[in-house]
Amino acid sequence: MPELPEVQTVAQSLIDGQGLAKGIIGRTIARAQVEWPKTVADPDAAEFVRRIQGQTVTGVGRRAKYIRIDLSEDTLLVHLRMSGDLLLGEQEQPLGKFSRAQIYFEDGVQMSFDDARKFGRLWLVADPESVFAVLGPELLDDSIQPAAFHEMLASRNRQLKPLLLDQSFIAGLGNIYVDEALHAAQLHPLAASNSLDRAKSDELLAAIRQVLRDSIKANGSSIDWAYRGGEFQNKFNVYQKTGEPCLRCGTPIERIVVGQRGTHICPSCQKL
DNA sequence: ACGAGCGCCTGTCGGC
DNA sequence: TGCCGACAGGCGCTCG
Repeated sequence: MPELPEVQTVAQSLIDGQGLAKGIIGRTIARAQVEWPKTVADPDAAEFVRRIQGQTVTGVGRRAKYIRIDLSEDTLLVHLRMSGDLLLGEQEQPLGKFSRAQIYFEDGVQMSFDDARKFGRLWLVADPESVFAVLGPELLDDSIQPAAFHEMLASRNRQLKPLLLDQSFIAGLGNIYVDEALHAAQLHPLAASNSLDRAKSDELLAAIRQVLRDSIKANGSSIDWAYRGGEFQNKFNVYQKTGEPCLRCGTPIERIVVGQRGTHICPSCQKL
């Protein structure tokens, strides 16, 4: 589920707090518990629980689709994958059915990692770069200039959609926002990356940034699992709009499969 | 280098 | 009502 805007929204909620629970910056971890050991990618669950105890949260941020929680000694990284969530609560508040790991702070706040499908992962590492090294550039700062983006596309010969989903190419996009961005830029998901001229490449980069910014502004999208009141799902133009008229030309939206992922296009606006 | 297929998991929904 | 397949926001692996 979560792509860059949803991950950003969850990270921000850890800073601001949720409901009655205050944010986590400055809090010290009294203890942690892991219900589903595979949730911890590195180190093993027992070492994770032992090492995290006593560390204090010094900062919270996001890199790609990872939530980054800086601690006094290590960095805690959280990847929500398809169904993960981080929930803050007052201690003694009952855990949800899908809670896979919990962190209990010294002063009554608890943080639960909930994840129905068990794909999400936690890392406790001395250096986050050990995990981040393989990631491509961020999309919302100035780390990609239009000329460089065009060169990145031109130097590969790949289908556009799988390339944009490849986190080592650019970091943060997922299935929803790729479909929305390709529709906005009027590009077919199977178009070859090296077939785009500079103008079209610029249009694509602008569309990606626009859709991400608009979604962050709406607190991301909420589908199946509620997300901080996210409202962007009400602004989808193609994602899960199969059969509905394209807002640009009226042609019914079609669902195809690209790279094993459900893909939504306007067959008139997005010609191959 | 690239793309397809599959595995990891559980829940929901539509069709019969 | 019950069962069964399809599908879901992600990503790592193998294979050709």
